[in-house]
Amino acid sequence: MSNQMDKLVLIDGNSIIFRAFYAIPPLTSSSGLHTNAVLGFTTMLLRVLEEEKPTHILVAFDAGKMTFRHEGYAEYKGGRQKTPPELSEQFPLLKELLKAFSIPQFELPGYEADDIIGTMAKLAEEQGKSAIVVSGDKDMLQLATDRVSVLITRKGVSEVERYTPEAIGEKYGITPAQIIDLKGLMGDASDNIPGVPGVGEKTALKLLQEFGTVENVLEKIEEIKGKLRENIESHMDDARMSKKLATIFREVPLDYSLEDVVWKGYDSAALGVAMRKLEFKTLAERLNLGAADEATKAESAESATRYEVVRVETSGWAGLNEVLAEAEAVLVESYGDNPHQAQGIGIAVVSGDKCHVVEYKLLSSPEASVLREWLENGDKPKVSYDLHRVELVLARSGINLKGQAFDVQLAAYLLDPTEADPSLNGLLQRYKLSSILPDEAVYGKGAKYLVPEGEQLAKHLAAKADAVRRMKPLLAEQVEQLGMNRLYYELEQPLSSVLAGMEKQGIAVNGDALKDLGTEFQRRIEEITKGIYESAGFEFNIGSPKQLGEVLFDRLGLPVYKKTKTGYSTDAEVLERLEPHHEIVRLILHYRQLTKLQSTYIEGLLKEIRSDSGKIHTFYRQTIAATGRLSSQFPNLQNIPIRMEEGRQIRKAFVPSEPGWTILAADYSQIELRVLAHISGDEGLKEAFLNDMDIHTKTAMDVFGVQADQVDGNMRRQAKAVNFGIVYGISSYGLSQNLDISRDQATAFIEQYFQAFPGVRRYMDTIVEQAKRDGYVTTLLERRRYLPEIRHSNFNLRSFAERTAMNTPIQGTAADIIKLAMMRMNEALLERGLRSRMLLQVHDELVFEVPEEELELMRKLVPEVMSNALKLDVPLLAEVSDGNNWYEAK
DNA sequence: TAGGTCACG
DNA sequence: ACGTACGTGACCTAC
Repeated sequence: MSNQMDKLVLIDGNSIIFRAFYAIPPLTSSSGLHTNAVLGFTTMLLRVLEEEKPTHILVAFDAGKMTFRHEGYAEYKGGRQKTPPELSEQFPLLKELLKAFSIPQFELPGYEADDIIGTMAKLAEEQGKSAIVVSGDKDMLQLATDRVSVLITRKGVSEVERYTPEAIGEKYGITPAQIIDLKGLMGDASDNIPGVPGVGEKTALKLLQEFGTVENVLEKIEEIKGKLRENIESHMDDARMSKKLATIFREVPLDYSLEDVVWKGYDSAALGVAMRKLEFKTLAERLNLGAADEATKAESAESATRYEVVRVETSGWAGLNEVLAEAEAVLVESYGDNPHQAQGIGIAVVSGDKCHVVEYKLLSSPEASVLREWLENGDKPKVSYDLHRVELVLARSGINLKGQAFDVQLAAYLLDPTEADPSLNGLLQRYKLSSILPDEAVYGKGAKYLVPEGEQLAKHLAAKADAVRRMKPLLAEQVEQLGMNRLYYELEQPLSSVLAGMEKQGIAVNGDALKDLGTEFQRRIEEITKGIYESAGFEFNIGSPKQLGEVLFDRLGLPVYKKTKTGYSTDAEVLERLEPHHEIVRLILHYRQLTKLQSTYIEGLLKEIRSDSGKIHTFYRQTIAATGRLSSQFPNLQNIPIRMEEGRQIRKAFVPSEPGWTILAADYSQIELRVLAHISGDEGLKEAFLNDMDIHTKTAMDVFGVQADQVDGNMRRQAKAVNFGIVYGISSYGLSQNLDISRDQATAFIEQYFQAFPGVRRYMDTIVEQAKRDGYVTTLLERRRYLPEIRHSNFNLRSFAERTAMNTPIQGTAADIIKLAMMRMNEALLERGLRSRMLLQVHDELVFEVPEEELELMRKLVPEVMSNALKLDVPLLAEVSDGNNWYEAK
């Protein structure tokens, strides 16, 4: 019997599987079937089942290609890319799985999934029931009523946003019924619905808030002015038709009643079989599904191995030796963001059914020698989490970690470098493994941080070690499948130790020199502050953008060129334009510069100099940048000033750590453009580098069509900006902003450039196409970055992804190359028994300190190693320089 | 804690 | 038509 508490869940099958396909990284079963979209769909489904607890459910699919919508408009959904085969093959898998869930599936030739859902929702409503519509398509919002809510997936399919009529009103200022008017006006590129040209979401919403419906807009057209009116007038029929196309048809002749979609839960045994077939092992386990066949039963028993937590504190050291001999994973826990200062907490080693846990303070006890020796033994492989950090923490306890074999954090970074959550629990969730207690739940956070008593701590560390053990085979397999074995095992993994070595070494910084410079900066700041107060006629906090904005724009009445979310923009670009208007502006610009230098570079760096050694130890993060670059923290030594002379002085404080030694720096010349020449294969660009031409001058010659001797400084400057634009993923808008020229002018420059370098245009087109097809781009070393938004219907998101597709292979390959060079340099120094030390990496530059007797050798060796790091179709040139400090090594 | 700003490649 | 150049981290102010 039905009653008022009944709840229908109506799922838009095509929309969700499509979303899932592009949101979930590629995944194949052992037989080579792609399963990522089915997995994503299933995750979403389980979530909805759990949260909504439906009494009725169905999944609707589109049937065939033609629908009644094509009768009136043949181009409906035209221009769509063909469904990739990797997705097509997943439809049958999904349908089979839904059967196992006992969920009915509806489809009807001539109608789309949303029509079926609209019809069923109407039916439910008529019978006084409530319904939940689940889709990735905002068109569905037109179905929302007091009884029907719409869940739209976000972030792929992992989250949903709930829309009620109120929520739609709040967000868009319109009613659900007006969604079709919205579409009628703005159209929908992904369905090839035209709408009215020149009308986007914003304009459409404005029109609807004023006129209510498309019909009313058309009727009262004389109230609209200008270009907008012209556009609407000449596309009235398009608007009417678009609205019609966007309208969900709610009278689909279905031979079913609500009784046919009653859901009483799934049959565990059937679902278990289906899931194991798809190799969703952990999902099946999580749901506690039975009916495993013998082989998979053994396998799941294996991965669910129970382990006994053995605390050294209570059980003694016996047995540790055996566990170490066959250790499957080790976990070294520490507290604190900066690994050079982090406090050791404990170590857990897991093997078979035992996990031994040692509190960190016992690591120095005589009985722990077996553990210390194991950690230092390169023949004993360490599978762990964040080995880079572990190596630094252990080093401060006098332990020289060796045998770094596999790091789940580093591997996960290669599998998806854009994924934000690097925590162990985050990884477990990402790979659908059963999760553990979050660190925060165990330790608390901030001021409340407290390491719990022995037993509780031991359990947590053991759970983490076990988590690493469970995750390792999964990640190792995916690294291999994605063709990143060499990248991982020969580059990234060993590089983490090279980085740790540089960080432990540190760079000597002359604190007195910094202080002297700071005194001088302070003097200038005070003088300028006075000048600013005098000029304004009163005192205020110059460092507050809010107060500064009020002074400049409200009190002094300067023109407002740009606004931020919260008020006036006062950034350097704006200030530079305001300079001619008022003397105060120049002073403010200089004030900004000096206070930046003072707080970030004088005071900031002084705080980081270790009093015992006089050195600064940065920490390179290897798992942050989406392109494969390193980043530097505590402090950041990759953004020490150089462009302005005043700031460049800071570099004089970076000195050799031993008397008589020299700072030597070498940087790649135009590495990104050389990489572009290589991967695009453009003949002209290659030729330019083969002849070692000044690339910006060469670009100026081609773009402006002049001889070398006719290129003046301004032309070269503009050509340089064009080259930057090319590397960043060119857009005429960006270039016009940068050069302060018109968009037409910028467009002309770009067109000239592409005519001169047709291979580059070909590359840009191909890489975007490829990204659209595959969903990712790669570097020369097969580093991968997914770009799910490249197929997004939102212009901004899509354009951003397209520029990223152009830029990432370039920036990422450059990152690959310098990482290779660092490996080779490290080996070269060791092989030759040199005392010189590699200290810093700044994306295209390496900084060393060199004893006098090695200086001549290093001047040749470093650029040679860097040049030969990777063989390209153009030479890689590295330029070397040295001096008494980093300033002089330029 | 978020947003604005600015230092670098 | 839409409105940004690509990638980072640190500091300050205001919420």
